[in-house]
Order: sequence, then structure tokens, then C-alpha cells
Amino acid sequence: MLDLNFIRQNPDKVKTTLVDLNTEAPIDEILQLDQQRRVLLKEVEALRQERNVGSKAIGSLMREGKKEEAEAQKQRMSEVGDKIKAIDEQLRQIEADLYDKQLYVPNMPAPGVPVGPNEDHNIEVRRWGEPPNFDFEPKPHWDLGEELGIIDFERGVKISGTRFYMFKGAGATLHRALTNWFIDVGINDHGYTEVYPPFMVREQAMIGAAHLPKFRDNMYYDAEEDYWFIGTAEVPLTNVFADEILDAGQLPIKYLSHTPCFRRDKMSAGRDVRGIKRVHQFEKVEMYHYTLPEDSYDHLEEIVSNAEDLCQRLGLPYRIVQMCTGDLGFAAAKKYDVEAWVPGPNGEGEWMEISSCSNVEAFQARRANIRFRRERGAKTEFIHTLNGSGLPPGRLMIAVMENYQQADGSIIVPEVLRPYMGGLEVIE
RNA sequence: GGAGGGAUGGCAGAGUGGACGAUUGCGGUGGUCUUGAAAACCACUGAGGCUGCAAGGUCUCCGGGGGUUCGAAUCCCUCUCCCUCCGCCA
Repeated sequence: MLDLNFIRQNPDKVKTTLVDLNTEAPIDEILQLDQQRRVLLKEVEALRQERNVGSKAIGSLMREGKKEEAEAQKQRMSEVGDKIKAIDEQLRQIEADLYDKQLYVPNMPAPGVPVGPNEDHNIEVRRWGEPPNFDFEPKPHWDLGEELGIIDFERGVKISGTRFYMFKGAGATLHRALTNWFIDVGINDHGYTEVYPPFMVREQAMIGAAHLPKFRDNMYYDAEEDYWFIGTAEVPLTNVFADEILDAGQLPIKYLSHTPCFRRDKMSAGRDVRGIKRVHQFEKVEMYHYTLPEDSYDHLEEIVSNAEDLCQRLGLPYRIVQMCTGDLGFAAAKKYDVEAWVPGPNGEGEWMEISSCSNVEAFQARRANIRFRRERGAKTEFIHTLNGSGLPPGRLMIAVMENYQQADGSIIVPEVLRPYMGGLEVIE
């Protein structure tokens, strides 16, 4: 959520930024509602003061036995009360309306974020590694997976329908090895505390993480129990400290969480229909930082470097891309994607997003009401939060299988994963 | 699923319609005393909105929402969460 004061003071800047972001938000309505709200607030508060004073006087009059005067005063206060009730009702509607509209205003990009309408204007920041040079025709992971018997698409679909899959044998083990290795590196080498959060959350948690109300269509929901299924660990992690006031000394806090992720992916119907790139159920190891405002951009670089470190140790070629304004999404002020090289079908190859690292500044903290105090007695301020994938084992399956394939269709197990696979060196 | 009991400040815990401007204790911060510390004593010690250059003024908040009343922490309705017991269950 954006600071209402900021919108009030910079309405034109907000509106031009919305154009850069290639999106829309009801700024004029917000300003108008805000204005109405403050006018009514002044009115109703003056009336309340009148009633507070008047009601107290009734108590005194009754004690002094001046019954008639008390009755007259009651009559007057009753009228004041009616006025208050009427204005309160107006205020309630305006405030609900205002809050609802504020929830649809995206975050502002950080200074220096490249301006552009779509992904074509993203900027490649750096590359690492060399795409493999095959002296044979490389296969896509869906062919490799089926031929090796480690991914069973047919049966996944039989059980649950399109965009579902099943790992089997060494495939299931490879997936688990990636997961466990990511977690171990995170907690041993990157300084994270591992967290196992709920996967189903209340609506308020979804609002705090800025996934509701705007992205309702992309999430699974249990209407009977009123639970939302998380599409990323970012959701519960954002809400860990919701409605709390932290001490500055507690920050930064760095959490790492391995969770399933559920996505309806309604908006992407027809895209990436083959393989396991875009599915309804996957897992992800997520990094999440809670920081002081002045430290958050250092932490963004740290999160990206953590994701890079994992790729380097796996020996996967990748590039870092900075998102332009049109590709920032709803919550991020600055965002980097980590894209791994995958050979793909026909040996054309492509850069596939395997991690997305964002500094959302105070955007989620304001929604979830996460504050801190610099010292005893100081004013509360909102913290900054950051998130990044580190990494999604399902997507990494694709990258590992396709990059480490051999001419005979077997797959070399990256060295760092072998201890997690009982020493297995080749899947064949 | 059934029965019952609860939710008050950082914590404990009083308060059942007007002196609540929320008692008291603990914890915390500052001070007095002391060579220093402890003890003792004194003072201060929640969050947010509106308004104002500021000092300040004012309003709201006793789990959330609604209601009764001139007036609600207190009475009524409702929701959420927690606890105890029974049943069921991986």
C-alpha cells in the first residue's frame, strides 16, 4: 500500500508513474474520498466533544438532584447523538471505499528503474557461465523425463488433470535433493533461519502480502473454511510479524522457507503447456528479509547474490535481468530476475526465469502493519521487506535435466547433489 | 462434532452504567541517596487519526464488528481466537 500522504502530496507524480507501470489505479477517486473523509471527521469530532462534555454534565446534575435540567440536557444530547450517528454512517462507507481503492494502487518504482512498457525494455545486468555445446540434438525435459521414467505426465494428468505431473524414482529423488541442498546452503552458508509456515491462510494475510484483492483469479480457495492456498511462501512470511512493533536491534531478520505453491495460472492459459515449467502445484524455497529502510537495497543485492551462488555451485549458466517499470509487477519497487539457460526443444535454447528477487520497500509492511522503533520512545516506522526465490526445485529440474543431458539420453547428476542422492552420478 | 470457561496496557491482574482522566503490582527509563552498586524513595512509562509553524488542542481504541443509552471496558447480538473436558482422527 502507498502512503496516503504521499498520494495527497504528489498526485501528478503518482499518475505519471502509473503510465510508466503500464497500469491504472483510481487516484482521483482516492483523493476525493480522502478530502470528504477529513471534512466529515472534523465535523463528527466536534460533535463528539460536545456530547462528551454534555453527558458528563448530566451525571453532575443527577447527583445534585436537578432532575428537570438533566432531562432537558438528555434531550439535547440525544439530538447530538443522532447527528453523530448519521455522519458516522457516511464516514464508514467512505473509509471502506477509500481503503478498498487504496488496495489497488501499485508500489512506486525506485529511482533508476528503467522506464518501459514491457519485458523488451528489461536490462540484462550480467551473465555467468557458458551454455553447453552439444554435439548431438538435445532433448526437452519432457522427452528426457518420459524416456528415463522419472517424470510421468500421463498419470499426473489422470490423477488431477492438465498441468499436473508426477515425479518417480530418480526424478523424485533429484527433486528432493535439490530442495534439501537449497535449504542446507541457505541455513549454513547464507545465514537464514528455516521457517515452516502454514500453507493455507486467512484473507487478511493475502491482503497483507498484496496478493488480494487484485490477484483473486490466480489463487485456490476453500470456500467452506474460508482459507486461501498460498502461491508462494512470501505470503505467510510477510505476515509473520504483522501487527507487531519490532526493535531496530532485531533487524535484519532473514527467513528461508520451503513450501508448496498452488497457482491457478488462469491468465496464462495456453502458455507453456508442455512439460513442468508452468503447473498448478510446485515447490519453492523462498528467501525473505525484514530490514531497516536504509538497508533494504543492500539486502536486495544480497538476495540476488544468494540465488546466483546456488546456480554457480550447480554449474548452471544464467543471467541477471533488471525489470523495467512495465514488468515490475504490483508490489516491487525494484526487481531482478535470475534466468537460467535451458537448451529446450529443437536446441534453440531460452532464458528461463528461476528466481525473482524484489525489494517491495514498505509496501507490504504498510498493508500488514509491520513496524519498528529505532529507540525507546521513538516514533514507529514501517520496516522494509524483500523476497526472492532460492530456488524453485521444479524449475531447476528442467535446467539440470536439459543442461546435463548426454547423447544417450542419460543425465549427469551435478556434483553438489550427489551426496543427497546416495552418491548417484548418472540417471540412466 | 458435543459441553463449559475465557480475551483489559510490555507482563500479571482489578474494574458489572457517570469520581475510569483505567486501581495496583512487576518489568522498563530517568532521578535522589551512595566511593560504586544494591536496596529504598520520587517521577515518567501504549497505539493511531484529525488539526496546528510549534507549543498544544481534540477524537478513537479494554479481541473484531454491530446494537441499547444522554453516557459503555461494564448491558445485548454476532464473529474471531485461546483454554478445559468428551468424541472422532493421520
